[in-house]
Amino acid sequence: MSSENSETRKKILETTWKLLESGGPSAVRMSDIARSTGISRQAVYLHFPSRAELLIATTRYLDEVKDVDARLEASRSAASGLERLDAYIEAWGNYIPEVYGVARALVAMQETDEAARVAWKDRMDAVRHGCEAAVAALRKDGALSKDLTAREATDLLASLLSIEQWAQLREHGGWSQPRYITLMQRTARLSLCAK
Amino acid sequence: MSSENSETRKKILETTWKLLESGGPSAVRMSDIARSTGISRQAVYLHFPSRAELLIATTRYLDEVKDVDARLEASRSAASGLERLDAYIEAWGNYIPEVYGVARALVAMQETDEAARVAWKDRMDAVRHGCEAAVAALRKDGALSKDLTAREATDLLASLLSIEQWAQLREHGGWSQPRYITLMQRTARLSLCAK
DNA sequence: GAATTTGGTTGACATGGTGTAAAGTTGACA
DNA sequence: TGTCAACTTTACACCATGTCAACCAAATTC
Repeated sequence: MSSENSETRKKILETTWKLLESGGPSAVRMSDIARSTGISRQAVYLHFPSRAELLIATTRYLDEVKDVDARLEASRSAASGLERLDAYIEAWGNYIPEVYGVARALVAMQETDEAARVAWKDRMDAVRHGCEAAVAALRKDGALSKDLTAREATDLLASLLSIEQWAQLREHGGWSQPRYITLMQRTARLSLCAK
Repeated sequence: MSSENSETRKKILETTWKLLESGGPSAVRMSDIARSTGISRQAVYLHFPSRAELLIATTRYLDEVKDVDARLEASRSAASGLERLDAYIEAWGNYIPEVYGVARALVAMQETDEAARVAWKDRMDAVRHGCEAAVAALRKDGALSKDLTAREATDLLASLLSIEQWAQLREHGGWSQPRYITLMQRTARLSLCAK
């Protein structure tokens, strides 16, 4: 599968990302990626065993380039549970648009490809984990609503912050990104916190 | 495309529905549908021009058989806006599980098929319309939160009640159906209504 | 009773995407 | 000079959708 840090490999990942990002309605095919990268279709398979693996590698590449970890880290240092919740929503919410194109392609592959399913689940588990931590912080402050178990609060928050939700509100609803952040923070606060 | 009310046509729709409902991870192919119906693959094309059209027809068939309209109608007669909101969430929320299999297949086709995209959009617009009415009822009571425009409240409610959201909470979160309804009613109330 | 229509059947085939395989090219490096 | 790695070209297997054509049998109609 060639060296992990090949120049071409990186170019393929970049191209894949760009193509998915500028995602028209048509699917991005292996041949599209190859052509845009300026190599043969076969050469793509020299670096990635399948389309699913390429998509998965692209999400990982993005996480690395965009440094998700550092960005989500910020929320951990918040003083109160409530601030932490706000910070987390802001950090994650602002990360979504940067990976949406790739995420969408990965979701589309879920039905047909097991590896894609697992990769997507892993990703969502990571978000869920962040939500869990935010809920735990709320709870520690005694700010968590009595109507919900910690588990339920986590589930609710995670689904509120899901990429599908973001897409629907931004694309169909036409919400601006700042408005999305504001209203999500508001909704989360109202539905998770004790009055 | 043969007569609209053929016996075989109905059998195909029933089979498609059953197969999608019992949806394992594998996609339901035209040949699967044909075999399960007990006819040849070609015969399916005698009734439906394409897989997308078959899926679309299946959703329509379900709407008819399950009588969505009547079920959603119930919420219209509610006395207050709040009751109406609750009733709508209950009616729609309990309809979701009955159409989920088909909905999922239709969503999966969105990326590749224009007709599927339009069909899905129509469906979602119908839900949105119901949400709009519920929000209008709230507003008339003066119960709508001042933080949200009617438009925003509608968007928020529609995305809260989206099928993806339901799937995530039920499948990943493991929420029971009654719990889903209860917590969605609670979340909607808290995030849409004035205090 | 013969002809036609309806709703199927079988089999072959085009199309379009993924993924595999094999042989050839090119440039760097030892 | 030889070898290795990255890439190219060409060909092909596989699989799902959708099309086409010829044929068949039962019911309907003239």
